[in-house]
Amino acid sequence: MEDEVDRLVAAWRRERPDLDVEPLEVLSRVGRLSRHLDIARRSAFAEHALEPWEFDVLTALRRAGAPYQLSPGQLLTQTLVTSGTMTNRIDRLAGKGLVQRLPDPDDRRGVLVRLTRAGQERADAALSGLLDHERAILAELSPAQRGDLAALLRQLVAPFDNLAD
Amino acid sequence: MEDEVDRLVAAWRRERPDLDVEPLEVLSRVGRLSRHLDIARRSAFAEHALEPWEFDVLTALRRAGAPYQLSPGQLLTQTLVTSGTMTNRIDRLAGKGLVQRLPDPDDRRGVLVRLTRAGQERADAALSGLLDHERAILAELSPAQRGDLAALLRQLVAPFDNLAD
DNA sequence: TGAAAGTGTCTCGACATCAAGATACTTGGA
DNA sequence: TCCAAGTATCTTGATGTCGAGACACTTTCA
Repeated sequence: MEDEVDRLVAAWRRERPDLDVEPLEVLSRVGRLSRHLDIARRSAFAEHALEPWEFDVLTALRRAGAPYQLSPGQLLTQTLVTSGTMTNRIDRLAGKGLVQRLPDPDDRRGVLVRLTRAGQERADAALSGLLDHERAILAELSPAQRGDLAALLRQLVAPFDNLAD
Repeated sequence: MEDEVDRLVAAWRRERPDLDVEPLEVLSRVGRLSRHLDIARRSAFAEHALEPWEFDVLTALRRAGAPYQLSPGQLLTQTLVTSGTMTNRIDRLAGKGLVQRLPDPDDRRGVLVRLTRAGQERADAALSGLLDHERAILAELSPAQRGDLAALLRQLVAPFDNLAD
């Protein structure tokens, strides 16, 4: 089946036949799919009264394992946002009682962000919902295709992730 | 090579062994790769003094072919933003002399947005630069792998793109 | 030990986005 | 012809993000 990127690439070949636009076949699709997924995630989380950014922070803490705490700096590298943004997020999550800020006993500049019981429950519920939703989207592909796709994407992402971030 | 998503999936399997987190292998990678690409695009466009959103609008017009004009509504469907956002973007691009607004001769509610000569030159230059940059990123994959990846992504995106947007 | 460089977090102002609603025009049918 | 519904764009107010810089503390090394 055709998609918007097929139309986009065809248009470029017509308008700029001098250029090699093959990279768009992959990277424009990544961008557009991500945009669609953001929109879909937003509605999936609405059932749990969570914004996508709240989910991102809560689940990063949940994944860390007991006692479910990380520094703001560790949260930055996982969520790819800036420090000002993270401060703001932590403030709001703390205001809703989903996380709490604790002083870092080993470094007096530092802070630890810890998931509360309520935060953990919300994160767990929202994750199940998200996975159900995503499974439906991926039903377009066979299990083997999903494996191939994951492996190809890993090859592209790995250089970014393993750079000195 | 390992990436952040491998670590993320391993963490979930440890913390929530009851869940099937396989969907994350694909969709989390799409999200993270898109985020990295946004950051890389931003620096690629800086050479041409363009923001990513400016590039998106200008190239949509450029792709339309002579006389390089589209309605705001057509621009909406291509860029996946809301109408308020598009009004704002057109205002700013018009202020910089890269596009101009013309009344639609066939529908007095409507407006046509037309690329200026300066806008066309900026769009063309930025596109070449972007493609060079993206080719470097995709050099991780063989030509055959790039083709496979494009095809798999198309299968996932097509249902979204062909839905009644 | 002391100073310089490094690190971790937060503050602040600018700005792009969204959602909802307002406005103006067009279309289809009674 | 006229009205109701539909469509295209813009306006407004709230909000989240970024970037740069401030501040406090830690580390390194002479």
